[in-house]
Amino acid sequence: MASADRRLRERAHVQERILAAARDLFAQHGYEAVTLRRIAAAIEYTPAAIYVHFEDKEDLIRTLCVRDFDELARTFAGLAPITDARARLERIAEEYVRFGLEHPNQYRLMFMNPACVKPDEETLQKKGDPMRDGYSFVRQAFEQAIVARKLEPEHTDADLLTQTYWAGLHGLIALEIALASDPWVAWRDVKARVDLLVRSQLDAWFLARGARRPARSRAKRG
Amino acid sequence: MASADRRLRERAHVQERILAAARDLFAQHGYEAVTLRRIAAAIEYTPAAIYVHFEDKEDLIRTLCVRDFDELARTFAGLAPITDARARLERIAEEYVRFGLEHPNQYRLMFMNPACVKPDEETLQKKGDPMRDGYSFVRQAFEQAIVARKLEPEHTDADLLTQTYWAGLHGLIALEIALASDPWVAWRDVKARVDLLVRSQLDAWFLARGARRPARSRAKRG
DNA sequence: GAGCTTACTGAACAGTGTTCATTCGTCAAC
DNA sequence: GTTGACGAATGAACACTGTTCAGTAAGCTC
Repeated sequence: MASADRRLRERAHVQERILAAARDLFAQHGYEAVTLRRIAAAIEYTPAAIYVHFEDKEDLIRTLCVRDFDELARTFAGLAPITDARARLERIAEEYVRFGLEHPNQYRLMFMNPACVKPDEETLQKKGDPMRDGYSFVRQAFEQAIVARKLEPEHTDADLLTQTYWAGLHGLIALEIALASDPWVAWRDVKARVDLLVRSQLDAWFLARGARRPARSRAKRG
Repeated sequence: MASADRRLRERAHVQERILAAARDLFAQHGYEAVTLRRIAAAIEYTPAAIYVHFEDKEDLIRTLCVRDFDELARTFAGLAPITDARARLERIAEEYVRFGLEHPNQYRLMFMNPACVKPDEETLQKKGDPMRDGYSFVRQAFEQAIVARKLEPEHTDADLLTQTYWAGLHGLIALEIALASDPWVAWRDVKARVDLLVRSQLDAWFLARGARRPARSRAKRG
């Protein structure tokens, strides 16, 4: 029984090595370009060995994606102490964009691929919990702003706001990932684009605080 | 020499049949899922025959993409008669979203794929001409709004505005294509999302015309 | 007719994800 | 200590992919 534990540990260890190699190669060359034989070679195994631990190639990204979603949710959860809804939403944007640009290939699999993740039981339990589900965290910020009457009165649907806010950020990242190197467009700095986008949306939704027109501050906390 | 013409016509005809079959299958099942053997079978040829007319599989989408970009540019060009910049930008959004949702697989190849198109000589000539280059058309609308002093004075960069406007729309479409069927999110109606996004951005950028706060009209031309 | 060009074929190539019978080492029970 | 079962890993295959290439056959020019 002690040995059974060890076996389990060893099995988990091999799985981790496979996942680590896969993550590394996927991040470097993209999912399609990476071959199972290459992953196997990286950890000095035979391709067939991977099938002892995973269902198929897609199972690898599925597992990796679940972890990435968790990481993103944890990053957001770290912003929970920010009490002001608008400030929190600004930081959410910042972190989300950072995540996307730092891990373009993971981002691709998470959000630019249809049905990357079919959630299992464990994952499903996280849904709706702001501290473990990124979408919920953003939604909660809008919800809070709504009940605190900080938004223009016509904005009452937290989901609609969340999805629209998300769409803008996603578009920015997705275009950057897919077309940043496209010489057709004279791309402006990503930071400038994020800044304009976030300010535009939040300015349009949040009540102008005092000023007839909100005095768009240039300053921004790092 | 008359026969040479006919041969050229016949060659073009075969190319068109290949492209038509490819477009059909790509649109139906997606690029990756469609096999050259399947395209060949659809027009009752051998796979190798395709290589007589096209360099490789990618050449097929490249050709199709160029045409799609042209179609999109023509669609935009049809909006040129709309003199009011803001109204034109609203219609641009509408047409762009329609295009993306009606042809998700083409959209995918055009905008969610890195370096789908390496423009040839002929394509490069269109760049910068609003009537033949979609990006330029949008940019021109913002440029016009700027010189007509219809925007808040801090917005002076037509490219930055174009790219941010585009990002929002792209994000909407891309999320819809990739995750519409994802049960994780309680998706709101696409129309509602587009409407909110477009109004938010344009309201934030355009000067409020008279009213202290713009009276966001619910009505919208179909 | 001879010679040339051209579209097209059939068969192969290397490489992909995946499967499966077989091997091998470890462990539990007798 | 031997036996039997189990599970991890292998090597060889499978069907399939995009792609190549020698060969064929038809149509053109001379």
